[in-house]
Amino acid sequence: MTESPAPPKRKAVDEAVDRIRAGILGGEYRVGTDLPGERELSTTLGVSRLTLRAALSRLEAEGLVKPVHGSGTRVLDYREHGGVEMLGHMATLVQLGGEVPFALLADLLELRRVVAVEVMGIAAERITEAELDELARHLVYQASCTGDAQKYVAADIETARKLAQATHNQAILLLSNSIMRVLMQQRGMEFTFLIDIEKAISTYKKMLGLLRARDPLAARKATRTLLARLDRRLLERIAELVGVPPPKVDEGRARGAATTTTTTKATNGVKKGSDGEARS
Amino acid sequence: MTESPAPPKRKAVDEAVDRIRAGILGGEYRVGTDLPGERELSTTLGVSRLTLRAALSRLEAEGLVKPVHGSGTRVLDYREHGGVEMLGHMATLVQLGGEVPFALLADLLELRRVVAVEVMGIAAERITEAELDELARHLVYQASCTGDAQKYVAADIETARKLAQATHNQAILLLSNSIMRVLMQQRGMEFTFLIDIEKAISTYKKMLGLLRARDPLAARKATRTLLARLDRRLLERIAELVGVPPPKVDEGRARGAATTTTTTKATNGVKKGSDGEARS
DNA sequence: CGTCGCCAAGTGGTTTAGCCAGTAAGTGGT
DNA sequence: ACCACTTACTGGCTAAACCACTTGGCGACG
Repeated sequence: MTESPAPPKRKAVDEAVDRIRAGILGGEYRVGTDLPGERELSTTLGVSRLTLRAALSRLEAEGLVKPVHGSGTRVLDYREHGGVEMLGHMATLVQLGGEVPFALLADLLELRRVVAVEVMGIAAERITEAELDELARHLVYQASCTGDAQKYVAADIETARKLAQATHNQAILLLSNSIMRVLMQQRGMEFTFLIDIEKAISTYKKMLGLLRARDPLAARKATRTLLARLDRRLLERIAELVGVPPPKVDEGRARGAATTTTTTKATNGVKKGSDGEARS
Repeated sequence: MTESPAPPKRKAVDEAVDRIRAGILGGEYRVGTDLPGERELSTTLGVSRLTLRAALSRLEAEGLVKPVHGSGTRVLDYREHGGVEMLGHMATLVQLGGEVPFALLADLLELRRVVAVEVMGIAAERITEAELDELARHLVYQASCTGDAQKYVAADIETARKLAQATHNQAILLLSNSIMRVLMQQRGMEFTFLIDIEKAISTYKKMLGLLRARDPLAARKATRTLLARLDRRLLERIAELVGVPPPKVDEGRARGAATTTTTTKATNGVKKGSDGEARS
């Protein structure tokens, strides 16, 4: 009962998009080949050709697929054409396979850290007094939300948002949106934020102080070490909760291309059918 | 003749997407309100309701719009829900208005710089010998392409790609994709890369040396200053070419929200109809 | 008089059937 | 052997229609 918040009513087109994307990311539809014809694929997925087309339209926008008029719909290499948002889908797929997307999560956290470090550095130069005050005020509010997970997470997002905004750089703000969206998409990310609340909030307060000091270099350096510690603890903690061994992330990263979606059992493509076919 | 490579045949759904998105980004459809009904909007845009729906489906995926079943299609705030890819569309809109999207371009370059700095830092720790060799080989090739703009740009992208790959972090790789895509989307970005070829290539070579040294801190620091110089020169150069004054970017950035799409003449919303309506 | 329940109109969601426009490969000619 | 044409696919798009859901008003009931 408590575990079905939104699964009952999904739109058919979303379903179709997810299934096709899963087929591509999972290697069922190999890069460089053509998808089945629209008429065939639509019956396969059990939707009308038109909703199938709407789905394909979205996949095209995501850079996963490129329809060629009289010919067919080619499958593109998401590692070349995919954007950040693809990360969420990749991680979700791994999760659906029953695993915790450790490698991806680690990568994602590293990216967030990198961005956060620079956000702090830039914000330390450009943040206004008004924004500083507002941020301080909001931090107090966030600290008061530790009882309500829902509210705390929302407040935490808002904090990240305000920080990004303080850079006065729209590109960074939008990027921050993207990253947060991907992170939020992960199941179990709620407790992500609930693990080290005390530490997190005290970290935020230190950061605020760094911004006040308006010392970009110090802000960057401090943020880097602070967040690194936080993220490391987070990964360890998740590892504990799931009961699996690998808190060691820096080691497993092989040559890049192969490390993609899986480390699962079988059937999960990506690993095998990649480079050979793609280039030719 | 030489200036119409792909404009003749665009798909109707793409056209619809662009027009609606322009309407939203331009403030014609205000945040928080509902879009016109699908039946009405489809006739307005001169497409069938079905292609209109495909378009809406994409806009939904972009986070610009949220259809509510029996009710209507609400316009969301792209500053909250939009991702990185939105940057390209925003800049394109400004360009269509006849202006050069200076502020956005500056923001975008800063973002790229930030990412590049960290890419270098991380790559300096994790790049393999094989990747180093491959990178060196590719740089030689790129240097040989200075005659052919098309090929040079392609090679330059590939260089960025290889660097991102050297981080062995998929999130960063995909982010790099996103950024490159947005940059490429800009008209006139071809000559972006053609302006300081000598400088650019010598910069790359220095970077390669830094990677070889495997000194993350030095790599970061050097990359930061090198790229900052390069980007500054680029903006100045564009300013010259277009004949407008503002190479001074750090100054004009006001409180954030308002600086969005425009600085154009009139009719261009965003500036006015924002916060008041959005929250309430 | 207030409130509840029902019904009708409008919305997005989806389907069926069909036509148009490209591509590619087979098939005939030369 | 080569070239043009035909044909049988492909995706692109439209039309009309129905379903599912929300909303708001209207009327019956308490």
